[in-house]
Amino acid sequence: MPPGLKDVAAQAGVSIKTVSNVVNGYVHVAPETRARVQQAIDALGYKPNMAARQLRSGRSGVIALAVPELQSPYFAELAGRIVHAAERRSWTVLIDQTDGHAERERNLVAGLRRHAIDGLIFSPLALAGEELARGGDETPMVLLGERVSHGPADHVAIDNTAAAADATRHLAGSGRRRIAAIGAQDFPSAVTAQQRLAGYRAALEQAGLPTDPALVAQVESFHRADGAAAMARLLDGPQPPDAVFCFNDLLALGAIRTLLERGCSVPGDVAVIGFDDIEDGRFSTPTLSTIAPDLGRIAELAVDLLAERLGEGEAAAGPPRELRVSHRLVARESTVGRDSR
Amino acid sequence: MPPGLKDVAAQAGVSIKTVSNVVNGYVHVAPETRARVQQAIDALGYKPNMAARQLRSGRSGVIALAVPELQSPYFAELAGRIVHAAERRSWTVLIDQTDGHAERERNLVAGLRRHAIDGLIFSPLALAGEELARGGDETPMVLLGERVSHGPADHVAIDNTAAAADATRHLAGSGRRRIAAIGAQDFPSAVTAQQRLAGYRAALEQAGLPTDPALVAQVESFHRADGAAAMARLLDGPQPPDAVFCFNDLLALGAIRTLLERGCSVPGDVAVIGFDDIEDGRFSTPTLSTIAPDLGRIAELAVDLLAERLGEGEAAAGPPRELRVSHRLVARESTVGRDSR
DNA sequence: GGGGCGGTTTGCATCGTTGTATAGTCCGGG
DNA sequence: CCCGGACTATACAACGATGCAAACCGCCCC
Repeated sequence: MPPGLKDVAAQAGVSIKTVSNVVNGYVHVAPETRARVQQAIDALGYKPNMAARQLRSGRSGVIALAVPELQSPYFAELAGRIVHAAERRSWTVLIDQTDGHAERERNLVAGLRRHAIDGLIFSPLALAGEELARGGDETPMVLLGERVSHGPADHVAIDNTAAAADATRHLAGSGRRRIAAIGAQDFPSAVTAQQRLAGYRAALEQAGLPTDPALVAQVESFHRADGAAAMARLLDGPQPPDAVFCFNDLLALGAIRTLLERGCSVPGDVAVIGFDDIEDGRFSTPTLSTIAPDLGRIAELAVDLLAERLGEGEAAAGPPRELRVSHRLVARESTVGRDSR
Repeated sequence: MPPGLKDVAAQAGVSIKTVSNVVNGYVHVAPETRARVQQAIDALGYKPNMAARQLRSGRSGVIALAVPELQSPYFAELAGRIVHAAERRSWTVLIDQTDGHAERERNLVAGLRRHAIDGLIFSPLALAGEELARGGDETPMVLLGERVSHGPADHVAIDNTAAAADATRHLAGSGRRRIAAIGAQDFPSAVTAQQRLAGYRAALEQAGLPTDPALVAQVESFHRADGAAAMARLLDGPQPPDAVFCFNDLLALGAIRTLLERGCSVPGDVAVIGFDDIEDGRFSTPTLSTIAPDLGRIAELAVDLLAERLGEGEAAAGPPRELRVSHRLVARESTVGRDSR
């Protein structure tokens, strides 16, 4: 049984409250008393009981981060950044992996969490729009990645559509004519995929290029294997593309793998651009052109927003905010080749 | 203020304890009472307060996972697996990122955590051996990855040395003569690096190959950039290697990048093998040969060990255990080329 | 010499939940 | 008709920490 304030108090010959005062750095404690108490604390190896503190204060110092899967480099990197950002506020981050299951995401939103958290940063995959409205749960939530207009909670994201258009324009700008897209998804909650598709189409139109439906490849999920399979389908089509915009870097890396396996040169025969700027793309061969969202900023903003909502009373209320984070296009070998580096 | 048992009890016209009994599924509650209470619960949107529960029970249902960095695919994957394994016990995982700082790792081990956790799964980077001994903290700990013989806590790992020897033997077996190693580290806590180096040396000796110190490349850390730089140094040496054993996959991917950049063929001119079997290696070009530890098993065992230590009284005690997890060699293009696939 | 005033310390209630002990209630069997 | 036992519900005391108000101290000042 670990020692409590009670034990320390007995050891030091003072009241429980005095020990508490010492622990909390209360000013008006006689130096001598403080020393004696501190000594007792060290001797017994006292550690404050967080559960009790939380019970009194209502704060746990823990925020939850819910992502589809840590295995994806993008989410892993995001998680790492958020852990760091949270650290500066001495919060700890608890990870919830939803695996993209709608059921689990719903539970999260409904506040059916098993553990006491002060706030939630949530990157939804299966849920969108109205479904994200909280039911009764007061815990502040910040949404990442989905652009839910007039959504029910604070929201941080880059301009997906514009970024997708940038990527597509980059391909068109280097003279590509048959620009394919890998990553389209049908289901209504696939907001990300739809926004990127919209950006792709808009850019094609703007560039005066035809939008051939045969050049849009659907995927089940956003992993390397999906990208590889989709690329194979495109290549097997009647008129293979000369460029591909993949909706994330994993798809792109999978696509490149297929291309090289089949003897196509990248970017010679087919240029490829991805989305996310994960580290893999900086060391792959060829290195991967991509859209780089300002991940550090996203993490910071998400944590800041939570912090504001947690601020006592005043700043806590207010309508949900939409925060836009900048992105930039990083041209690497997969679109511009080696020499231009 | 969220409703508590008290409020529900008032609403339903029963005692607090009865509500508690309903919530906890206690058997002897009249169906009618139960219904009435349940109705009150739903009406008020009651959610049990975890802090209070924990205060009573001493259990939080949260375990911490401390890793150097989530950004590394290996740790991200590991984290994902552990989250899953923990889920089956309805535990939640709290992530601590140490960044490999000795100071932070020491705090962890000393139990200076800021939050209430039932157990700790720790993959140390900066600390080794005696330094890992707990000071007073009773929270069960499971160590990952470091082979601390007679260590202070339960420990799960693969046989690093044997695995490294396997990798090296694989290279030697395909006729390579000048086999380099990338990933050596000097400092005393770099146990992993030293074990892998030992395995490498042992295998070379066994194969009757000379161990040229010029073929052992030191690295600062285990990232792609380090691998790329180390490979460059090796190539600039007087007698470049015809094969490289990299102490993890990131180093290997970095090394491959350098090789291809300089026009070397892989595995034609130089064969490369890594360690960890991260997903990147399955879709890189060439695909990466590697040592695949049974990551799922590691995660399960780690969680199981914690669970045992948390089991009431009996099974909880006992000396620290060393659990060995199997690994296998996965030969891919980077050592055996395309055709052999 | 008493009132007042910082500085210092303390007792008590409280956060929300659950374990234990106990008080009723109802039924069937002796 | 009474009693034991199963069932149901309640009261009370914890768990460990902190906010509050009050008590205590010595001391200066009127």
